[in-house]
Amino acid sequence: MLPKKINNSFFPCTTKELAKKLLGKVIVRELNGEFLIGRIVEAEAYLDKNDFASHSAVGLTKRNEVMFGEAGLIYIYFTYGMHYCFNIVSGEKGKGSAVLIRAVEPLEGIEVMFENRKIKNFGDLTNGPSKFCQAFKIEKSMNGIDLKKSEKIFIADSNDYKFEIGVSRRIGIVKSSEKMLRFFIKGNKFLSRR
DNA sequence: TTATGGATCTTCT
DNA sequence: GAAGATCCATAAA
Repeated sequence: MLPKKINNSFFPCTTKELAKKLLGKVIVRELNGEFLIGRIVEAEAYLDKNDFASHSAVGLTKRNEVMFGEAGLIYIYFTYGMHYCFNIVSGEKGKGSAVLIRAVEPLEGIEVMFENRKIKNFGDLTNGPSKFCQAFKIEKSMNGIDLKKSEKIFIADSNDYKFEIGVSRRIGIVKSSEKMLRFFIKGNKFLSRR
């Protein structure tokens, strides 16, 4: 059975709040009639232009313009020559803040994920921002899609899933790396790091 | 188990 | 022309 799409009132809140609220929720992606479902276990908050690690810190450009849109949009960016990362725009319109989905726990469509990833190890399926994108076949063409309206990809509630939230500094960046803006589900196997 | 190097491309300077 | 919110195979310890 398909999880129920989350209410649109979920998105308007601060970036930090959204990052925490996203933990434990599931992300649903329809691909060729099959559903890929994963539980969000790790997310990072990227704030407005005062957060130097955020893409929006350099101001509005063609690349990051989606970040300055309304909450609930998908911002896909490309990095290191070969990797996509999936963000959900948050906060007020024009701020340029977003939540980066760093890791999910695979729930359904696992065979498709293996095909997309071309690896053997279950534990490596989605435990990193770019691994998750590969597994879910998230591509640049999805940049700017509205999670609130799309039926192809959306966030859904997950019933009675109990967990503890952990907080740490963000990963893989140099600027402002001391900020405690990474949120994760304690003890989950699919975290990119412990 | 940790360390290292290669892959590979968009955006802005 | 350089930097970048990375991943993975392979090598060393």
